[in-house]
Amino acid sequence: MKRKPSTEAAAAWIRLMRVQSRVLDAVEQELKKAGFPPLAWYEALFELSRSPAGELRPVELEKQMTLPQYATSRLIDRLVDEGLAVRRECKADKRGQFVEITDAGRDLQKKMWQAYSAAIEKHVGSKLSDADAAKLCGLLDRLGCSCNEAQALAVRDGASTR
Amino acid sequence: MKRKPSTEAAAAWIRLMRVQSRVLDAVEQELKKAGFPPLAWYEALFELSRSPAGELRPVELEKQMTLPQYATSRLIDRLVDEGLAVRRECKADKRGQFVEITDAGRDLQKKMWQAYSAAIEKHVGSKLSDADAAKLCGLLDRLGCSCNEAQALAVRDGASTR
DNA sequence: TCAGGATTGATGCAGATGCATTCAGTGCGA
DNA sequence: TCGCACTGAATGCATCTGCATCAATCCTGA
Repeated sequence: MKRKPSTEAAAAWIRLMRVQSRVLDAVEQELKKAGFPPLAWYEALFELSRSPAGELRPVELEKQMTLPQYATSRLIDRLVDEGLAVRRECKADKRGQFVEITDAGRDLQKKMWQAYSAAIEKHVGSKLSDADAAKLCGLLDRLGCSCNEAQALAVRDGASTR
Repeated sequence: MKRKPSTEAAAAWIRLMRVQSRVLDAVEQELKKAGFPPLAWYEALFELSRSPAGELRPVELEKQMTLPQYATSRLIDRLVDEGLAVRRECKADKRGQFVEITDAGRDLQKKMWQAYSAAIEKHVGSKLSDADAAKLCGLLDRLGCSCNEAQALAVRDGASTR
C-alpha cells in the first residue's frame, strides 16, 4: 500500500523547509554583519523605489510583499522612524495614505543590494548552474501557484542598479 | 557582462523564499485549524518519540531541530507545561537533564501526524510526481550542504506510525 | 440621501524570538 | 587539587509577531 505522502514528497517537503531556513539565515546574517537592517526592509524599499512615483499605498506594498496588514503598517513605521520613507496623505481616499521613499531610502536600498546580491550569489548562484537554477524554479513554481511576475522580478531588476 | 547572481539564480532564490513561506503557512494553518499546536511541537515530539528511550538531552534535540539553544529551552518549557514531556535529571552530568516524552506526548504526536501528513500530501505530494519530488530534493540538497540523514527521515518515519 | 457593509490603516495585548548574560557543573592541565 | 576554560541550560530584556478590534472613510443600493 502506498504511503499518503510518498517518501519522495515527504523528503521534498522537509528539504524545502530546512534548506530555505538555512539559506535565509545565512543571507540575513550576512546583511546583519554588514550592519544592514533585515531583508524585509530591503524588499519594501525596493518595491517603493521601483514604483513609478517612488510611492505606494500601504495596501499595495502589502500585496507585493505578501505580508499581513499589521506587519506592513509596522514595517512602514520603522522605515519612517529611520527616515527611509515618509507618509503622505492620500487626497483621493482619506482613509489611506501614500508611503514615499526618501533619498536616504533609495541610497540604503542600493547599498544593501551590494551585500544582498553577493549573498545570493554565494549561497545560491555559486552552488547551481543556471540550468539547474532554472529547473529548481520550475519545480518550485509548481508548488507555489507561481509567485506573481512582479515578485519574481524583484531581485533581478535590483541587479541593474548595482 | 554577466550579472553577479545570474537571473536564474536570483529567480531561484526568490522562489525558494516565497514558495516555502506559502507552503509552510498553509501547512501551519491546517494544523492550527485542526486545533493542534505549531509544527515545532510536532518535530520535537517526533524526535523524542523516535529516540530509543523516548528521551533526549536538550542539546541533542537542539541539534536535531537546528534551533538555537534558548528556543529549545523554551520549547521544552511549553511541552512540559502541557504535560507532553517531563524533565528528568541526568545523573551522569548534573548540568544537564533528560527530556522524556509522556504518553500524552506520544499520543499527540500520532494525532498530529494525521493532519500533518495530509497537509504535506495536499500542498506538496499532490503537486509533484515522485520523480519530480526527487529531482527537487536533489537540487535543494545542493544548496543546503545536505540535511543530515536523521532529519531527512523525520517525516518519512513518522509515516509508519499512522 | 442615508443605512449598512466593506476597506484602509493603526493599535493594545499576549505570546514568541533574539541576544547577551548568568549560573552551575565538568574536565583538563599545571 | 586547584584554577580556569568550556559546556549545558535558563532567563531578563527589548523587540517582533499574531490576533482581534477600532476608528475613519468609502461605496452601494434602496
